[in-house]
Amino acid sequence: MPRTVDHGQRRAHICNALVRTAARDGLHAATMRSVAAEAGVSLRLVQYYFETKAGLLHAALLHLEERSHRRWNERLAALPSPASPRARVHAFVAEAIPDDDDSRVFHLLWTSFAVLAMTDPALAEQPFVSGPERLERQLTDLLTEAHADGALPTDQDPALEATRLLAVTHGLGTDVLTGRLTPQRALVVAGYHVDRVFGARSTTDT
Amino acid sequence: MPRTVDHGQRRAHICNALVRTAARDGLHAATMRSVAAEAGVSLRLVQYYFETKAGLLHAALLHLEERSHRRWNERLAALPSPASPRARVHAFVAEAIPDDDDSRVFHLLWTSFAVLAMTDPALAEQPFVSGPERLERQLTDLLTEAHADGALPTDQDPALEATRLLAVTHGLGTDVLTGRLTPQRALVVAGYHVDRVFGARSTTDT
DNA sequence: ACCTTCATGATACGTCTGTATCATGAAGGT
DNA sequence: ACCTTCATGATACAGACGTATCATGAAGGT
Repeated sequence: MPRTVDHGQRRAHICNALVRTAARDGLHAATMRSVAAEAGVSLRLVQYYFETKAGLLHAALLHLEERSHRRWNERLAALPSPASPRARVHAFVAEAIPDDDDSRVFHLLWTSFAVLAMTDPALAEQPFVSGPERLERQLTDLLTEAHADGALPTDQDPALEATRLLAVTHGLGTDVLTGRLTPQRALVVAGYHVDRVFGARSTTDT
Repeated sequence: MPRTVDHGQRRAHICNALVRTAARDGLHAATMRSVAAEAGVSLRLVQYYFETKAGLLHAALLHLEERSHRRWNERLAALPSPASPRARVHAFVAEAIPDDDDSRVFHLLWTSFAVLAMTDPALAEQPFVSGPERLERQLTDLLTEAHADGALPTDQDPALEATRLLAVTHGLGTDVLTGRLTPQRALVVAGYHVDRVFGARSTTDT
């Protein structure tokens, strides 16, 4: 066999180029050629590794989801070892608010894809349901655990609270990205929300 | 002077065509030609009434915002005459959830524009700040009023609550449009949220 | 040494887009 | 009656886009 390069690595490199381009100029500006230029490769190579543009977008979406998943787990791991459910929930909302460049890019891209998926059912139906749903399940488990610990008032419904948490953080993220809210303000609101879900304040924040 | 048609009416007609097209196939599919076809006019006319495509988008955005504003006021007026603050807040969230075709279109378009505005600061900066901000002010006033009435627990901050309401409804709307939530489920979560903001249940829903 | 297969470059094609240009009805002021 | 101005149609143009085609290095199996 002739020389063989690491396709996975190459694909990741191009996906990152897509992400950078789209973060700068919007997903609509992420063309085959602009992505190739950003990645420093020829147009042909983008075609080679992802047959079609749909394939490229699909791969980029998966790439994005995996990246966010890793980020969220790293953030959890960085917490002081026996972290309370409340602290972990707070870590979640803090991670979800676009305050640094990376999370800003993630939120922008994810929302861009979500908007596309609203009218194009063929576009990667999977990540838009399974991705957030896994998060939602994690949160539900977390809140159920908090129930058992007595950290969460018993009249709060874990499943509803998880959905609500996802909704409020996503909404705040969009407000930040459209410039309606500063990241700081969004964090305040998110913290306020966590305070309302759990009872009175008692924990440190991260 | 020669024959003169009602420009405003004509522009509204074309804007509606844009909205229909974009609602069906996504905002990226709303080209000058497709909008002209949908409106049943020639390409030239779209150019004539809106010099450029940016002009068309700008006008459509304003058109959209005005339409939503009217809808929201009609919904308020339809409430039994001395509506409690809680009922009015509930009416707001019910209106914001995309459960019928019209609100679905509105949410989709608004989010599409919002995504564009995230990377294109020139795109109608106004409506994305002033529009929601007016809503937020209305909600804040409503909640402050509820404070005075004793309908809202005194430890709830009206401004924070208003921001949170906007965020949660917008987040839920996106979840509905991506198919992650049914409108019914989103309404349940929204009602749950209103229940948590105000104290125990006591009012009818609309 | 050669041949097969992988990897990459250069370039061409057809389509769609936004915008510009030229032309021409239609109607009121004078 | 005529001329000016509004309104609209037909069409052309240059560029960008996704995709396809052809060609050619590069390297390991035999």
